Amino acid sequence: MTTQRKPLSTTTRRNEVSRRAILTAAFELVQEVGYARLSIEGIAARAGVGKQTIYRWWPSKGAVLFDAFLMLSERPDGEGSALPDTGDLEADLKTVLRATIEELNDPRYDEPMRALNTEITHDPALAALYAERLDGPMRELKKQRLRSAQRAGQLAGGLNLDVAVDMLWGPLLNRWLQRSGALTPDYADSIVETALNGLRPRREGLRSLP
Amino acid sequence: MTTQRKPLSTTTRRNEVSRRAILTAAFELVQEVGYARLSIEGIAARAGVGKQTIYRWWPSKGAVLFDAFLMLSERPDGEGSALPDTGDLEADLKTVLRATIEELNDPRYDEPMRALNTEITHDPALAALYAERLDGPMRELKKQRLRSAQRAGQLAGGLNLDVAVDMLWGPLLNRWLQRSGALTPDYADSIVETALNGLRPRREGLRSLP
Amino acid sequence: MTTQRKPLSTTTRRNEVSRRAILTAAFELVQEVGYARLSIEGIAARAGVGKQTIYRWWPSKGAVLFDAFLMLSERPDGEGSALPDTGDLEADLKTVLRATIEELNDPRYDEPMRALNTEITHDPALAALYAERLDGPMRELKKQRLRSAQRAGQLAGGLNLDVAVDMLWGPLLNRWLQRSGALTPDYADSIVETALNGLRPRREGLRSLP
Amino acid sequence: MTTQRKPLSTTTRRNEVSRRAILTAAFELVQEVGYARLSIEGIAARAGVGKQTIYRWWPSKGAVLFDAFLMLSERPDGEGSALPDTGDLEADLKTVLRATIEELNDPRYDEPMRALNTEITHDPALAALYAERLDGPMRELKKQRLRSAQRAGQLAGGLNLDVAVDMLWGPLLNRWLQRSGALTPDYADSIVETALNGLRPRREGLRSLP
DNA sequence: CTTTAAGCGAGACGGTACGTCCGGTCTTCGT
DNA sequence: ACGAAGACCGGACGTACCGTCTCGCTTAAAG
Repeated sequence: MTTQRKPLSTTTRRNEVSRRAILTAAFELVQEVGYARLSIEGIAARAGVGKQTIYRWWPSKGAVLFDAFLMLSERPDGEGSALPDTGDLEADLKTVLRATIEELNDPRYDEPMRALNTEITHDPALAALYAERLDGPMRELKKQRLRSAQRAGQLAGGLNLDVAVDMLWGPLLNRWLQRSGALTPDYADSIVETALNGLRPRREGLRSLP
Repeated sequence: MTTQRKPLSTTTRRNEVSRRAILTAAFELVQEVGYARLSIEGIAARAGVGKQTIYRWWPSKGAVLFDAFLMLSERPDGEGSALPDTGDLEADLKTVLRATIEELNDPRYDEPMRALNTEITHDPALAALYAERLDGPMRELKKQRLRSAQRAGQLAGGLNLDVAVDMLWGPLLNRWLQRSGALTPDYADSIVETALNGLRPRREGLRSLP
Repeated sequence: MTTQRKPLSTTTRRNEVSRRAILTAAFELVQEVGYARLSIEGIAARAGVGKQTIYRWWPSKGAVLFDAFLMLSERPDGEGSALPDTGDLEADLKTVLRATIEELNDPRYDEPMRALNTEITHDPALAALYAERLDGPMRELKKQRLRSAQRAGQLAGGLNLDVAVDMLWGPLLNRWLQRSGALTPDYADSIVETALNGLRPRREGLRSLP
Repeated sequence: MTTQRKPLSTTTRRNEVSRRAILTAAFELVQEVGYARLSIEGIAARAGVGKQTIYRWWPSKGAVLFDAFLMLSERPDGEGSALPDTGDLEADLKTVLRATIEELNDPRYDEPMRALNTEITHDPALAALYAERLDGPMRELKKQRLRSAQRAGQLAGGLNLDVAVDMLWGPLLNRWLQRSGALTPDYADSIVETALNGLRPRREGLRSLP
């Protein structure tokens, strides 16, 4: 896998054009034909590349897919733009979760992301890489926003932020993966509200106390 | 798929022995060799059955897997035993989530369940069946427990119970599928506590008000 | 290899159409593209057959080629027609050797026969089969003609007929395989004459003695 | 091919060490793994040489093999030592043919020679080169011995010596290539005797005539 | 005595074919 | 009539080599 590509030892004569062609082909193919019909041969053919060039640099179909996502996620120069922070945590979270839903519902990303999830679920090594390179950075942004809210006293002090992130995005992703219900903006709102307030009853009247 | 097996029209000359052998073989195979190496041929060979017998009765590998789970879930006579209801919602939920975690961590179920999830995520028809026959009944039990708590005033009145269930099990399943962290009993506890109380700070002192 | 095809055990459900298509395709292909470019994939494609069907029934490319020759050689119903026997041994042998030369020079047979020879030279098992099924019967016919001549007193009494056959056909085949010279009818004649008379001088005058 | 190596134009900066390493590797490899598994990559690897160095100087695998034989055959300083000439043609020929048989039966030469023959049979250009550089000189030696016998009246006057050589070595080589029988010293003797005397009966008694 | 250009080891590259596995379909036989 | 057995066409697997193509390095020649 192209994990340590940056240093690129002087003796590594890797063809960058082929690399990008392969990743692009993989991403496009999986979105066109679906995960089940995604084949290394197909990727090689579409990329105009020999199969060996894929096997030389990636250990599995999932690794190719992973790098394809990595390439996409690295598009922006400044890399990670922070999550919106208007001071209104609830509104900000709803914005972000609605955006997540939109992406999951986008036919351009739906199949590829399901494919990546499938590979991750069956390959711990890939999962570790995913945690480090893709999920990790994103999760850090989310935790930053939550930390900011915590400082503003909008979140419980002892809160485990990883659990908090799971509470917000877990339900969404699970509903998407298991197709256990429609992913609507309303659902995003419900998740945010319920997560913030908790399942227990809150004494609403007390909120306005001095 | 064996969806309408109950009526068993008189003309259905289906061999029940073969059926069970196939489902058992499928379940055992996937747990032994993993999802990627699970093949219809392998199932047929292990079940001592012709391939055609599988193709005759199931439309896909996922459908076989699904029926295998269905068979397992129907073992108990009384079918659906309700969730524990000691009156202490938090404790009951922790018990149940810890049990869920134990099952997901059980090597006998881990691979098969990942396989089923993979099939569901890539096959809407299977997902619908899953929602109806496997997830649905289980979700109903969960909601019953929550309704009971709601009646006891332990849950917010306007609560959408489906969202509540998602809030409790979603994070767990997502962490399991994406392998984004260890599934420990502590994690289950955290989820339950955070879900019940919400992410916002609670004025603890007020709880003791009349 | 299809060595014991005749009995065709009742459980062998071999597709005769595919078999003939494969053998025909192999023969035609080798004569069109040559031995070096002859591939199992090519044969399968031209025969409209899955590769596995070839690998199921033949252990090697050479074996397919061998069976292709076998099929061709079995065309005639009565199988083995004897060699011409006009009573004039020298004339008969020249006729037969000239025919052999014509066949070797025929572009339809040249490449295929070279290919078969190559396979035989590198595969003793195939060579044994060749000796038994193709070369053997032909050699028997040749020896029959020589035996007839021997009875007529036209050949030396203690002659080893296998050596005699080698003396007649060996030079020809060797010149053809090694391309060490043109295969002309005159060459056939020279071989026959020299083989019959020997390299030593004959006292011509003594021939007319009583 | 290294046909005109001797003049070695002043601009040819060819590495003689690599050249010998390649030829040696080729010869050893073919005798170890056989013709079918002989690959340019394998030769390059064993010779510790880049593939390009082979492709730069030889047009084909067969050409490398040919040069390997050429290198071996050039070992002796004086190049071509004549065939034995004791005056007894029959004995001399038996000696030489027995030596030929021994070489063909030698496992060190068997596979390589079969390989070379295979390349020759499928490549006319190589065959021409073979005729000129390897077979030619050897054949000339054989013909010299026969000419000497002819002068001594031991061979027929009008004899075509090329045919004579073919009559003696053709049967041998053909039996070897087609594996149609064991190559024993007795077989060599039979060939020599039969070739010299011819297949026809000889009036033995007349030999002692004045 | 530097330049400079070739030969060289190395090995990536686009390809072709290998021999195997499996997917789905179809056919034959035995129960 | 069903089911086991398995042949069949086809597609993909992961590997081995093909012949071409850079890359730096070494080395001999021409300036």
